[in-house]
Amino acid sequence: MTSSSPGNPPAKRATILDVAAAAGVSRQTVTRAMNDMPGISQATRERVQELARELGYSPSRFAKGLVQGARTSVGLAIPDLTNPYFPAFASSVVEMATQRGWNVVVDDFGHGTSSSLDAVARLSPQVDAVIGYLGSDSGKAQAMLGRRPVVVLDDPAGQTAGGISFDYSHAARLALNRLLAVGCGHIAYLDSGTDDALSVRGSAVAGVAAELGIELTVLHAAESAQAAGEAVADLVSRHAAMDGLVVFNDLMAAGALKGLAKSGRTVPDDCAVIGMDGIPLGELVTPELTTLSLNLREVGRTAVDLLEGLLSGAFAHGSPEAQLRLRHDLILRESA
Amino acid sequence: MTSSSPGNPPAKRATILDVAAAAGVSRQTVTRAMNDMPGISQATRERVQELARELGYSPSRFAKGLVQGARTSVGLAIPDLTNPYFPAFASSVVEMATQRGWNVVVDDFGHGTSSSLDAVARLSPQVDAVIGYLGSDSGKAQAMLGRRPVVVLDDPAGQTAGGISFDYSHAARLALNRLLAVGCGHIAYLDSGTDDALSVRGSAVAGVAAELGIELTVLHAAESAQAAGEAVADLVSRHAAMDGLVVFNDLMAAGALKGLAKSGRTVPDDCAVIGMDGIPLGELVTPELTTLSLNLREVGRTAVDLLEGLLSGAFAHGSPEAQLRLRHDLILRESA
DNA sequence: ATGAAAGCGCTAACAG
DNA sequence: CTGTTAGCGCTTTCAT
Repeated sequence: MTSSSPGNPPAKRATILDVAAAAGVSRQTVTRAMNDMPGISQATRERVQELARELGYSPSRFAKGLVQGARTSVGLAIPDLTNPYFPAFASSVVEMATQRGWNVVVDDFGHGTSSSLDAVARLSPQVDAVIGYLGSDSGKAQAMLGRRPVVVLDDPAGQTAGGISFDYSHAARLALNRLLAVGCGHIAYLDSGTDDALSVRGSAVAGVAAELGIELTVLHAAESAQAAGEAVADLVSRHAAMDGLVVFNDLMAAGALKGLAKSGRTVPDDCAVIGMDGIPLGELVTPELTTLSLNLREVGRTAVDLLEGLLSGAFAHGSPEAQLRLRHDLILRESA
Repeated sequence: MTSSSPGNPPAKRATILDVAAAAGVSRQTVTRAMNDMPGISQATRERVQELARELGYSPSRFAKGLVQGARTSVGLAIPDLTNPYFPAFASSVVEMATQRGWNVVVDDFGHGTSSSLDAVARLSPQVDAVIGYLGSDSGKAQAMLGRRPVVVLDDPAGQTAGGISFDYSHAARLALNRLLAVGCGHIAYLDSGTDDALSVRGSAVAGVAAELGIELTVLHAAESAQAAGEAVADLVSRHAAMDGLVVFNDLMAAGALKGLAKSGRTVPDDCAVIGMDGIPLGELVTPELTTLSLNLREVGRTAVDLLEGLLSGAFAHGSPEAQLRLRHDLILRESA
């Protein structure tokens, strides 16, 4: 252990006054010593710092924040850190925020029964703004935060200060055209969710399919690789002709690849597969995943830039220029 | 957008006094209204809340923290959120912390040039404790935090309030014995890092190999799937007899699988592969990865439990009972 | 080079 | 039911 005494009880924290008393100086002198400010002799400075260390003194962030004005602290609300998509995004947000001297409070609301609103409620007293995948509760989240901006991702209708959404129709067009180009005649789409309601992505795929005259088979699975694999294996057993598959996200696509392999199908020869996200995982599976890729570092950067504009007043809250729309690229690898 | 006016300048935040003035009441009444405290008429409460919303008032977390005593806030220092190991761990820490009403400030020091100490320096003014993969700088990190506990992971020599380390000799024994059991005669270990210095894991593997009379080939690669794949492809071209491989972590093992496949080797028949970590990725690659698995949810839970004990005074800082050691299990899948 | 006073925004403890 | 007083721990003036 370090210099401090072992087994210290959770005793009341030392304050600046304790240090001042111990050193026989005023608290301003302590402030000057601790913050390396001018107007103090070297000897006093060192003596005070030494005492501070011995007493285990560390300045209260609350008192400091109160008097100095806050370093901005942003809440990051994430549905599920175990889906590699989200850490990839979070990583970028954290990096960009750190560059600006902001700090990031993360809340993962995927566990247990909590919702995105619970996450925002937990975050609200701690932060100056929130960035997050909030789903359709984003309006309520903004209400909770008041004037503090919320940047919501992937909620096209978001009633928030800022939003980043994705052009899924464009993505769907890319994917379906690719499958058509490689000769698929029986295309299916694996959506997330267990019921029959289509996700936003699902509707886009269905819409474009109709537009292109494709008769689309839609199936559903929970948002996990395993569930996706099972759903696909099941589909294949009932619908042998299927030779093209678009999947809700890359994690589920990875599961679909497994399901296909276990059903004895070869990808892409028997069935082509296209995922969505562009996460690094896609390059590690076999065959490597063709996918609708988002540059996740860019998404993170965009979100932080947008928030910065909102915070500084450069963008008006809720204005059109604070509603961004990003597009996927089709990355051709082996699976389609 | 919500009710608040658009295009609001970054004007000074409203304080409780602004609300009190607007409502023609004392600030105490505002406090009671905002915090749903008793002793206030329903009418006043609603009027004040409405006014607060209109003014965009949200209480200062600093003032609140100063007077009420902090909700505890823990810093999580992570080397690289893009290695799936860390989000898996972080996810668990965030979940456990949330259960306790703590909040988690994340710092990823993998980007750019910053070190774990930079991360701790950034976190230090924000948090009451730190959990993190700090490497061998953990002692300095603890010094930086003073009396506030640091729980360090994977630094066996950690001079911190608490520590969780891993029994790599046990892990190495499991892996090497397995390779021996499946008949491997030429075993290699792929370590992380570009120079010749062995990692902690590497030394354990080398030590156990010597113990078992195995002549171990050691190679190095940067901590990424791609670098691992290249290193393995290179090794195979020079050392055709290699038929068993232990890899520093699962991410690199996934890359190794790719490298082997590209070199025309079949896993496990031509070469068996064992990874380390037990991350979900291992089940998605082909062949599925046999690995030395850590239950990452348990690691996270253990870290938070330990921190809680340290914070409450149940464990003395730096005491032996605050130094935990966890073991890996060998999970047999397809690659070995 | 050092100290004294004032006050950041809030809530606890008492009034009334 | 509502208001007043005090003070959380720190940094900013402004003295000395």
